[in-house]
Amino acid sequence: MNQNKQQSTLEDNPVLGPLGPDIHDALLADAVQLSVPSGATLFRQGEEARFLRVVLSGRIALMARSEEDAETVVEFFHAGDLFIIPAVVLHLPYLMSARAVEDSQVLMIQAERFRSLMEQEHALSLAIANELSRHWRMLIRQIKDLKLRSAPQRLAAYLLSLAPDDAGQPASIELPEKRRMIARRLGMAPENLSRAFRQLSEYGVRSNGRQVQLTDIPSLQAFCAYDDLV
Amino acid sequence: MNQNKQQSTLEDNPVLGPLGPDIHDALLADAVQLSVPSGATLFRQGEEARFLRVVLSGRIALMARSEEDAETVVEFFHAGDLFIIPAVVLHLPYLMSARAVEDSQVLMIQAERFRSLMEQEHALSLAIANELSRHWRMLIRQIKDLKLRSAPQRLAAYLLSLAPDDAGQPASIELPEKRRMIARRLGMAPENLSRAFRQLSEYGVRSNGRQVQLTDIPSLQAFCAYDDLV
DNA sequence: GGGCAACCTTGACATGAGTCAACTTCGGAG
DNA sequence: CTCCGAAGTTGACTCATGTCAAGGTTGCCC
Repeated sequence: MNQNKQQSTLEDNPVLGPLGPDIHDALLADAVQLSVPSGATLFRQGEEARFLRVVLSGRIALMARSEEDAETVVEFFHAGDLFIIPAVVLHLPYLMSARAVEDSQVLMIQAERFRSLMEQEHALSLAIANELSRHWRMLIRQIKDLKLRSAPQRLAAYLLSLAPDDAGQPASIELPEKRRMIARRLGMAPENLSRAFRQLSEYGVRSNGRQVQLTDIPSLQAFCAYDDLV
Repeated sequence: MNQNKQQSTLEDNPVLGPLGPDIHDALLADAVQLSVPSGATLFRQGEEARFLRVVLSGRIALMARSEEDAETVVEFFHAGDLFIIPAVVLHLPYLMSARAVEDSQVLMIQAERFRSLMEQEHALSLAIANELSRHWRMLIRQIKDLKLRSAPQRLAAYLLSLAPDDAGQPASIELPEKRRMIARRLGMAPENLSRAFRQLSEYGVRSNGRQVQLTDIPSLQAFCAYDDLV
């Protein structure tokens, strides 16, 4: 845990970057940059939100637990993402825990400072409203996924979301997470993810470790009802 | 559909009310107030977002459809709520359709005007960031619900959310929607909602039409894992 | 007040998905 | 290179939930 005030930390952030060096300096005044090893927990469900987090590198999973037994991944966040904004904005406890799924660098901005800066800086509150709007739509898609699609359809939609937008061209992609984590994000047991992959071989999905080939995008899209409009 | 510029429309709105009459006037300049009969559709998934909507009275359901067959309720919105803010803010098509579930009054604010007003008025962008934060947490709760709880547990949690916060006192509540709609909101078939109600009779739930008595709140809380921290 | 049409409920059944246990594969450490 | 543990796969089974069909209830409109 070491102080780090270099502007470059936020300059290329897609949300905060465009706000300019003055706001960066203010945000970083007493911010802390933290190295988080894979598997480490950043905070737990129920704790008070004392920091806004920005992923500088690596990947963070937001996990929800149901009293000891079951655990699920609500969403992954990657380099450039701000996460748990709502708990910070509303001054409320976290609804989820956060865990690094690979070695990560996380910037922690004091919640109190962030809130007062939002009060002062119009541009910052606009950027946050935009970011929250994007998050909102991510969550809506997940809810639609869970309520309207079967497990294999959810996997198909997930694979399509990883593929480039090449209008139906065959694609070769690499799974960004361990299969167990992907299963939890998609709301199924790891065993069922296996079976879903096997079922999708019928639609041109070939997988070998983390490498996955999608040889027939149109049939995959048809299978999972891909009207989902990004 | 008739022009309506009286300030009183927004004065008592929990989100926009505190912003003051100047902003109200600006928002209402070319806004339209619409009477929507129960069952009518306000807009459909995929359409461009041309208006921000405010529920003045009644209730609106956001519905998602999966090619003709299945349909689900993502969320209900009530008097005072702003909805589909993200589509307006990001200038993107709706991810869902909206339908009135009872006779409603809806205020429609031009999307373009709303966006430019957010650029001008710091207080408005702050209010929107706050509202989006609340929505975000609503959606997170729903995702946790769907991924971690069984159908009867989801019903139990829903009933508890309708009860006053009287620390375990027996409560008498009224279901705000038709059972079919509640079932879709909770992610189950109407038939399963019936069975879930019967199962909850073991935990002190007595229902008669829309009237529901919760006679044993603590056991209900235990049943549905009520660590959910509001 | 009668009748019709939603809506809700109930039972029987089909099926998707979770669980458990065994086996296989992969990757890292020595 | 080999070993070991974690991760992934597979099959058998169970259970929850959806589906279909029938019957019952409610409430509204004439």
